[in-house]
Amino acid sequence: MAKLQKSIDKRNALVKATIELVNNNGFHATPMSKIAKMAKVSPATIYLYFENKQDLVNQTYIEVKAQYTSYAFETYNETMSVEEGFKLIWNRIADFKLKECENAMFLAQCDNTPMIDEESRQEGIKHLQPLLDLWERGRKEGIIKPLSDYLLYAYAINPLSFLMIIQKRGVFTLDKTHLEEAYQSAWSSIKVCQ
Amino acid sequence: MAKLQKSIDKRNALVKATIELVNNNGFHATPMSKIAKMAKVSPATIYLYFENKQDLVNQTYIEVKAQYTSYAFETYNETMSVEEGFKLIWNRIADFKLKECENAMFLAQCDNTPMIDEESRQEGIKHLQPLLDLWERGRKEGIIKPLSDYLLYAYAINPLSFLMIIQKRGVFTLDKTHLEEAYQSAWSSIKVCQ
DNA sequence: AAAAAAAGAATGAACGTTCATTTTTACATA
DNA sequence: TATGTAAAAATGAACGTTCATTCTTTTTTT
Repeated sequence: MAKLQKSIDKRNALVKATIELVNNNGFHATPMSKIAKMAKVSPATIYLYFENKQDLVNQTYIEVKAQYTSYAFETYNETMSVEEGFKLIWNRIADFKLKECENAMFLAQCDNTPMIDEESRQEGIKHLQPLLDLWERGRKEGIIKPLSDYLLYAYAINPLSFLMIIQKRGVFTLDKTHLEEAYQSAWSSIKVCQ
Repeated sequence: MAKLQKSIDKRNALVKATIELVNNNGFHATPMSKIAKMAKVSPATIYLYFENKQDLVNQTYIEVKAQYTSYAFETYNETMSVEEGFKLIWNRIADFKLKECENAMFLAQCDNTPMIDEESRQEGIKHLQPLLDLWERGRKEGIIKPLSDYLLYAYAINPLSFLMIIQKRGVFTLDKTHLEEAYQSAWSSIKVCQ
């Protein structure tokens, strides 16, 4: 039970500092010493909570990914119609990416670089199951195009990542109108026409 | 004229090695010494062609981006209809991402991390102008939805990046059928209905 | 007062870059 | 064509710094 006694606050501070620093500098350009400093902790203390730097970033990734999907599906349930369900999930994801912008950026970076272990990556993918189930149902009902899960994901959900990154760079800003339009694009791209 | 005498082959080898190593290990985990070794050159030689490591990766980014867009627009001309033009460009981009998979991966990593200077990023964006012009024309003709350029890009073109990355991970493989379906999704998401 | 947690300082390896030197190239002269 | 030479290009080794991790000691908790 030793581990339970350790302050969970310190662990959280470390994870938070990791996200912020990796967002701004990238994984290998954020020294453990800086993470420690931002979390107001000694570098040596990090090693009480994590095996090493790789473990720290892996765990952070899995944690943020879990947070992301749990937020996405929180208000969804399987009795909804496919269209309703998709709209709800899509909007929750958009919400998350706007409100938890730092977390979303971190996930995008992890997903596009070799900084995460293959094992942790697989772990992160599992959480998407409810969405895959919804699509399966949609295809059976003839509402969603009979495409592979990844194609659906690429056209319906993933563009949001790109928009958030562009937004972060200050090239343009997303507002409510954009989001409604983006949702319409997403839905057009995966629904069966007519 | 001194610079012109330097072997262009060495420079190319350095750029190529950078792409491969950064793809596999990330920017900060690829030492100059390894880049030099892969390019069959002394570490010191790199500094005859590039100011420093940052300059090397910036120049590599701009070069690959230019290559990408030049390939994308090579066979396009403004006398084509909007729908034809879009289909052509979309397919050229898909081609590039399949054939020049390493290069495409490298761009995705650059675009999702802080590893590239802001200035070089801006430089890279400029090359997309022909696509923006096509969309402008499409909007005027009432064929393309009246959305912002980045929204159009996010739903029409960017999903391809995601698909290539998933493909690279071995989670699924893209074939000709997928590409045709993906194109249909892309077009559905940006064309005016009816 | 024993055990757990935390700290700062220390360690050794790895890195980007530079330095001193050697090798190659370009070209003028014979 | 052959030879000499100065500049350019290329090199391997070395330098100083930074970093992840560990070690020893101190502080906190039970």
